[in-house]
Amino acid sequence: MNKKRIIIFDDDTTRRDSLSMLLNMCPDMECVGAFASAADAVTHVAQTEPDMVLMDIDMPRGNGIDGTSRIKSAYPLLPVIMQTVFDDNQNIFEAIKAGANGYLLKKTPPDKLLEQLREAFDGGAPMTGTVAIKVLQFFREEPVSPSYKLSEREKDILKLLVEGHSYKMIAAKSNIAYYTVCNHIKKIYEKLHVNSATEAVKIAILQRLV
Amino acid sequence: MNKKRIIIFDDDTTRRDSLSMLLNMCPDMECVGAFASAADAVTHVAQTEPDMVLMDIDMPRGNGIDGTSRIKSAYPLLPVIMQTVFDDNQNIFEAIKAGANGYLLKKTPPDKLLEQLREAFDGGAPMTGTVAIKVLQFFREEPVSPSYKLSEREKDILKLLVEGHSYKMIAAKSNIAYYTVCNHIKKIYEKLHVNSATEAVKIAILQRLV
DNA sequence: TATGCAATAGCTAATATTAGCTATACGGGA
DNA sequence: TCCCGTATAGCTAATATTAGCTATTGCATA
Repeated sequence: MNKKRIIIFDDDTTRRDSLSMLLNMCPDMECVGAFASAADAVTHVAQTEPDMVLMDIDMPRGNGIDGTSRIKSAYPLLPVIMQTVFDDNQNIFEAIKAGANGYLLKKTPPDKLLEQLREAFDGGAPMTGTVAIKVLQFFREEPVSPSYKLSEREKDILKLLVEGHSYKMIAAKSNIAYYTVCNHIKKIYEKLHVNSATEAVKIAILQRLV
Repeated sequence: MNKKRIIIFDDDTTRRDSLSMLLNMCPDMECVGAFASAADAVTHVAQTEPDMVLMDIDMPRGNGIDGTSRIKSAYPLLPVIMQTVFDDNQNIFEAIKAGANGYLLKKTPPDKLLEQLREAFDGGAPMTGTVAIKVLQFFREEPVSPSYKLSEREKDILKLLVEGHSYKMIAAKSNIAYYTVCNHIKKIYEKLHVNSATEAVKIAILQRLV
């Protein structure tokens, strides 16, 4: 297999050099470019034709998030791994939204870093543990949304509705009469201030009621 | 430092034994319990006082998701790592919602597994690469999810449907005949492989088609 | 104990949705 | 040029949903 071509964006000269050396020491990778700014990121990518981009997030000019966005617009399939000293939520989610394939902290030791890059080549999404934690937490956030005070039964029924079941199917699955399903759903609509199944499903999903 | 106490829930006897042996071979870990069902998960945790739980997700009785929920209600800080053969979205998000701290595939090789467990002890969130990918995709504006090849018009109509409009309202808003709306929606259902508005809305939202 | 709420069950009538067709017009590609 | 796909429009028949009611049971609690 050919060596994987990697380019680096980092404003710190020392770090740029060490990363480049580290990569070139690996039999399966090579650094084909190292730049101090992401301002001309797309041009650099076009010229160097890399298999992966290692992008510093905290650069004074041509910041890493923007650079990543632009690269991803032009080359959606090219993996971009972000590196940063900060693992605050803002940075992480900005990076993810910009399309980054992974998010590593700069303190990641060299051996780990290489391992993570290889994982990214295999289609994985390398993430520093603390980053993964934050990402997971995001999913667990209790929705700050208004509490609709649905009863347990109503939540059950709503869940089945969201899953695409008809009233009849819900009745069968819940072992209650069709008419009872109607009544539960009427109550649900009332509490959710909607009057159709589609609206209820929309609210249920977006506000994580199910 | 004391050995980390780990308990296992897995319905497969062979796997339970090998995991337990693997853990006991490590100088820094020990398996202090291995159970075939998560039905009495909380009781088992109370009795064995583990530092971590390794939970199989696909167990016939006392399923892993429920077990995890119950454990997390009783012991919110106890790390629970899910293991499964499947990395489908449903499983992953269910597990995360249940409060799992990590999500590993069963095909993870032993050395990697131990490494990931240690990461979890350090407060990280071990995730198999493909799982991390799916989690990240969830955040992105445009996920690379299966393309249903909806035409622009169909996307418009679907959007209006998701917003809770009836066929009539969609017709009015789009300045086309009611019958045309019917036909677009028929096409959409065909492409999305569903046959009701609720299912279409669910897919549209979860896969960010709108 | 009286009250209220959740869950159950039922009915009817008005609408809405879904599936099955046919059919025309327009544009792009083989 | 002919064919295909998209957008448009139409019809019918079968189902499903929604809104309007009433009513019983059981449980919690004021």
